Amino acid sequence: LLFEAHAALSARFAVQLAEHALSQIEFEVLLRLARSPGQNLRMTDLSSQTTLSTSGVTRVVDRMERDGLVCRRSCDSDRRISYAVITESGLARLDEALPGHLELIDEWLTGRLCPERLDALLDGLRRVRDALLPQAVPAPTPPTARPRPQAPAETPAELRR
Amino acid sequence: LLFEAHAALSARFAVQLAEHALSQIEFEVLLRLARSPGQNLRMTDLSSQTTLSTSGVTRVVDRMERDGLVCRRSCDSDRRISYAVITESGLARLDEALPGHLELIDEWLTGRLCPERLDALLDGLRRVRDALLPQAVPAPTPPTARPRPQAPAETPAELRR
DNA sequence: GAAGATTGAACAGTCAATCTTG
DNA sequence: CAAGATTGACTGTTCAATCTTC
Repeated sequence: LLFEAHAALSARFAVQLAEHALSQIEFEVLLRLARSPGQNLRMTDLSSQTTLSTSGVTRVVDRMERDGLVCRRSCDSDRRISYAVITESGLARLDEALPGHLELIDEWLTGRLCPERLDALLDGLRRVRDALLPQAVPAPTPPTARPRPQAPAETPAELRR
Repeated sequence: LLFEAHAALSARFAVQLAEHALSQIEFEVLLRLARSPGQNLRMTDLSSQTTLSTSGVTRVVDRMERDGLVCRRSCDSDRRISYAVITESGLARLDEALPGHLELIDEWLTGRLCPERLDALLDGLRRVRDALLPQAVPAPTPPTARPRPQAPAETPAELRR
C-alpha cells in the first residue's frame, strides 16, 4: 500500500532525474534551496527538511559543491554556521529537470485521479503526516522562520513530493 | 506529502522493529516468506517482491541465514534455483515483532482516520500503485502463482505496509 | 546463449567522536 | 558546556562481472 505506491513513484522519479544527472536527494536539495529566501539554508535546517542526518547533508553538499551546483558560505554573526547556497549552475540544472518531474506527477497522480479522489488522498496523507510529525507543526525553532509554506494548495504541495 | 508521510511512518516502524533486532527489510522478508505457500520463495521472486536487487537479496539472506532466521534450500528440478526458507526461529521472531507493528499501524493509520477517509486514502493509493505497476497485475510469470492475494480488505492490505 | 544466483568494487548514508565557536 | 558542522569507521546497497545450470 503506502510503501508500494511510494516505492513505485520514487522509482519513476529516479529515472527521470537521472537523465539530468541528479539523484532524488540532490534534486530535493536544489528545490529547497531555490525556494528559500536568499536561496540559501543552514546545513542543520537542510537536514531537518530532508530525511538526512547532519552528516548526510555534509556529504551531499560536498558532492554538489564539487559539481558546482551549490557552494558554501559562512555566517558573519555566528561563525559556527555554514550556509549552502545554490549557484547559477544549480538553478539552471533545476530548471532543466523540474518540468519533467512535474509531468511525471501529473501523469501518475494528478491526471490519474478525479479531483475528489485526489483531494481525499491528499487529505488522508496530510492527516497521517501531521499526526506523525507533532514537532513539525508547533514551534521547534520559533524565532527561525518556519520555511514550511503551509501547503497553500495542490501544486506546491505536490512539488514537495 | 506522500514522501513525508512515508518517511515519518517508516521511521516509527524502524524503531519498533529495532526492539526485536530486525531491520525493515528483514521484517518484510520474514513476512513474505511466512505467508508464501511452503514458506519459501526463490531469491529472484523475493527481490521482485521487495525493493531490493537480486544481489541485495543475496546479501540480506546471507545475514539472516547467519542469524538463523532463514535458510537456503536448493531446487531438485532446476539446480540454478535457490530457495529461501523461513526457520522456526524466524517464525518465532516474526510472531514476536508483528503485534507491535500492527499496533503502530492502528495507532497512526487505522485509528487516526474515520472509516470513510481511510477507505478513500487506501483507494487512492491503490489506484496510484496499480497504475505505476502495470506489469504486476497482468501476467509476467503466468504459471507461477501470483502471490499477491488481491488485497482482500483492510487488515491484510495494511499488513503489506 | 539466457536465467538464476553470487561476488568484488564502489558508493551513499549513519553513528559516534571531534573540532570550533558561542 | 551546548550548538553547528565535519570526519572516520562501519553498514547496507547497487552495478558490473562471473559462475553454474538450463
